Amino acid sequence: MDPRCTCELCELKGLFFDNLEGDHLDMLCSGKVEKEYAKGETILKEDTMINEFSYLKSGLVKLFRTDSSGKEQIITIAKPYDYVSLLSVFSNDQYNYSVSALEDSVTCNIKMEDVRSIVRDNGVLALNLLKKMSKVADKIILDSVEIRTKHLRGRVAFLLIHFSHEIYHSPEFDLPLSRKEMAEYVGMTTENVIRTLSEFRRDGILKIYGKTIQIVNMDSLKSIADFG
Amino acid sequence: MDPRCTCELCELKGLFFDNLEGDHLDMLCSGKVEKEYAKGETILKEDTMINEFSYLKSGLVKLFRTDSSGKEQIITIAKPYDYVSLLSVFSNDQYNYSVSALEDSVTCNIKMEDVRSIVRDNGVLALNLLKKMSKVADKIILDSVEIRTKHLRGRVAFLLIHFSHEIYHSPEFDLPLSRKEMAEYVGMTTENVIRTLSEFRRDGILKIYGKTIQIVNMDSLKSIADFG
DNA sequence: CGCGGCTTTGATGTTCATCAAGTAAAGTGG
DNA sequence: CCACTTTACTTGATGAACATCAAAGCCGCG
Repeated sequence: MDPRCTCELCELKGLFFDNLEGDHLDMLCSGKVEKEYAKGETILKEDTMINEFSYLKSGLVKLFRTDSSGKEQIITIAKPYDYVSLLSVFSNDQYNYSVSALEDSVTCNIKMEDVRSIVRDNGVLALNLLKKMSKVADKIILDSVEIRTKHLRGRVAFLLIHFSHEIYHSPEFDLPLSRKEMAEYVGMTTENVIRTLSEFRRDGILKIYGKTIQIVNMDSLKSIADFG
Repeated sequence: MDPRCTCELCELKGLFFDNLEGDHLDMLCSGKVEKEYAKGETILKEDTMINEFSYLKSGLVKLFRTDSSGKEQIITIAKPYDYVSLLSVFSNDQYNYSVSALEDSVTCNIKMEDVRSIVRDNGVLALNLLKKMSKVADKIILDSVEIRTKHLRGRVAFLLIHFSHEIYHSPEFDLPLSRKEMAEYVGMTTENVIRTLSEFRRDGILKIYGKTIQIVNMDSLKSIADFG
């Protein structure tokens, strides 16, 4: 094996390319490109040609769409292992959404034709991809359905719990989103998101220091998320 | 080729199993099971074990979830070619949602292990599956995001246009959903869906005879759907 | 004929968006 | 580093969109 091939050592290799060997691994290694993005930078633009398969190595990103009137709607927030440019990638010529970095992030990019060629030859990898894709899509859909059924308070609670449990694994964390972005995620206005946060603070459920959130009463928050 | 193998003649063969030959085709043919469902029957139940890959041969179905309080939320409506039990199938042990027949329907079912085995051996088929899956998931997500951004009138208009254009290919059609189900789809109450339909009727946009809808002024309806 | 489910309309109150105004924070240029 | 500008955040007041409650008409079915 080529000692210069760093993919062999990549901690994310197991995500898709676990059982890759020989020519295919070489193809991947020599062809891949890593890109760095600073917080706030755009990674992918809606309606742009897809020619790479890319996934997140580190950082945090948001997927969003821009509607006819220019307003943004956040579809999902993704962390490494979690997100991949997966959706659309195999079915479309162009991205259906934009992606930008919420924190400094690094992506690994592989030419679509290389991925296709590898999938054609390696059925186990194909199954891995199907599995990953299925999981990502399912999560987005279920989250979306759940948000749709909740009221404002429930939506904000859901979002906070999501950050606490699935991203920062702590009851205290720095929000990676502005209030406006939170609103774009839950589909409400900025003002009402703020009002809800203030309410939670008054009720002793949260402590808020700017972007730093501390969940004081997780049980209350959970019961609000589950509808109360 | 085994002359008793009817899969060879199946009009939906091209969906996934286009380039299948020999043993795999035999495996598919001998292993597959077709099932018929009458309008209203349940096809799949949420939280039930997945052990078959199934797709719709004819009819019309709805995918939905039941929330903690027992209310149903429709995720999407699917017609042949369109829907497959695709989501979840490769990533989960259990279904995340239920499926039931809106019209008399026929599904074709294949053991998951057979599908997996075929995918492992046939990379082109794997790519087809990835493509199909990507497309289905993307459509559901984008529709969901779009519905989320609209108001009541826009949502109902969107739904009617969806039926007219993508399912019945005609400005006149019989609604396969009850008013209650329409409400479950757009995430509003039954009463308000009815009110909106009545409004559209008063405004000369629709003619309504029970479940039969005739779109009289498609341009108005479209501009309402696109936000007006 | 009468019961139960689906549909429709109206009246009322709640939730939420919009508008307005003000404060804090974060860049920007001298 | 400070004045200046801009952007993010916050709170309140008002009206619009929507859910809920109530009641009546319709239709299929036993």
